[in-house]
Amino acid sequence: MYIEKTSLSGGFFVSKSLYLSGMFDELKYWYLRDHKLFRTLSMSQIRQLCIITGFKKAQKGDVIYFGTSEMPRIYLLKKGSIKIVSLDDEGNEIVKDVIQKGDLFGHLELDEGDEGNEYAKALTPEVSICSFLQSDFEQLMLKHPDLALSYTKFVGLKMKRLRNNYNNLISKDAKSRLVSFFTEWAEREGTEIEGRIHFENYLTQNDIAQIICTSRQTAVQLLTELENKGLIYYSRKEIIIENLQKLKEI
Amino acid sequence: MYIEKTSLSGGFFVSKSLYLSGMFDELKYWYLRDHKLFRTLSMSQIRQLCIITGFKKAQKGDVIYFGTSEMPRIYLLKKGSIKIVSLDDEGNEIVKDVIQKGDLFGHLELDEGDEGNEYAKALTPEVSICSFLQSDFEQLMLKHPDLALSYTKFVGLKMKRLRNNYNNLISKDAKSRLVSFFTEWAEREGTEIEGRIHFENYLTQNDIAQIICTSRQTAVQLLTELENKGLIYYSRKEIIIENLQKLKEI
DNA sequence: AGGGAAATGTCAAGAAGCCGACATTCGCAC
DNA sequence: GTGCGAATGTCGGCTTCTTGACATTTCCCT
Repeated sequence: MYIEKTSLSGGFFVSKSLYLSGMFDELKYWYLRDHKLFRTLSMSQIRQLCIITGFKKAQKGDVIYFGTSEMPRIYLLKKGSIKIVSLDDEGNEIVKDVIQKGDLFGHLELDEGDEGNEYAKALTPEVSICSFLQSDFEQLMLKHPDLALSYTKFVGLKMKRLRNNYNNLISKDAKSRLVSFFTEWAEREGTEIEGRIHFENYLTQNDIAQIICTSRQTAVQLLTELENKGLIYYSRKEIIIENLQKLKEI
Repeated sequence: MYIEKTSLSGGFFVSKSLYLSGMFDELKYWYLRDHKLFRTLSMSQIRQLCIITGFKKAQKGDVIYFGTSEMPRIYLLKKGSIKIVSLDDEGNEIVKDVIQKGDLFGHLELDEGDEGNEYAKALTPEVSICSFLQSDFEQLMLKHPDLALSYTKFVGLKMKRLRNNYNNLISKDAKSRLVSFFTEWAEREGTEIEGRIHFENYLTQNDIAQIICTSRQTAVQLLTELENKGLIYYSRKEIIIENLQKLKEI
């Protein structure tokens, strides 16, 4: 369905159908209703968030700032994948996180801390993001305790993942980390074709290296090793896991 | 103030003064009111938690199980310090976390996941812990959205610390990690005497090594190095930071 | 007091991974 | 197409840290 867009103040775009065809299209447009966090909310509650919501589209490589001096926001990635990066002393990009479609990011901790020089970068050709103010979200949580509880569990889940990464970093070597990263990636986005698992590769080797916390050279070495053993196929466009079982056994 | 204790069903102890001198002593006893998370609660709300609250005392080296098949609980460390450990394949203790007085621990993520073979161990001569059921806490949050909000921010803060550790592990070497661990420890528990910062050492070198994610041997080497440079004094009982400024400059 | 376990120190060999350097390939803009 | 910059491969030396082995000290229990 094509939705004509109208420019509003603030540089964001909202659906024209918002004014024409009522709430249903509005919800479809903002995608909040789709997220399980917001299922318990009434339409009017969602609209309360939506009113002050921003919407953005971006293309591959585009930079989406969000750690700036503006009001802290929470973002929902509706389509595509992005990476959160910050700059080190030499000005190199440090990959902090990779966000998938449907995931929240931004000021999830609801604190005042400025993640100063952090910004997001689009990884896929088309990316759409919608966002709302942290303060508005807090107000809504105060009115909706079950939302607050769901959100707390959601943040808890995030923390669990982080802790898992931390434990991997401590106890496993680079090869194991690469393997678990690939298997998780495959489970998340892969499609099985004749026993093989295919998924699009929107990351550079540098990104992959940083995610598994090693140098690019080591990552390449491991990639070619896995490829030589016939466990994976790797290219810029696509990754294929030839034998998931054997890969996990390493 | 000495409080006589009475054994109740469940093996826990509650203050006899609970029945005698009213709520004020009750609150003092359970220490929940002291925690900033619970400041916004009414006394009856706190009592609702307290009713199903457990209380435990332990001595140095004592093991406090909490990852077992029981109902998931949230714990508040009222006095002393403890470490959260799990066992690896060879049965060695892996230090997961060190909990300070006033801190919460346990099933903070409010999920169902069992941290299977995890347990807590007392680090200081006297440790007191009180706890409540996760489910009761959730019920209370549903009635008190502002509590839920505070708790979310609290979990967020925990996550931020973990992320900080993660970043240190990625970008810094063992020496820097040891130094920042010591400076943080000093800020948290140290007392300044004539320009030096003293604090009690309730950790073994093995514990310290695991916290900064290195081997014991490396940790010892770094400790003696720092000591030879006159930056710190290290013993089993006490640690003294001779020159905080120079230590940070490393 | 004394015996044993745990904790602390020390050393050296070896592994894992980092880093710089370089060649090659790919993709995009002109 | 052509050129340029980014991304991809590859190599080898070098640093950091791990690992095992051992001696010594301290603490705690009886």
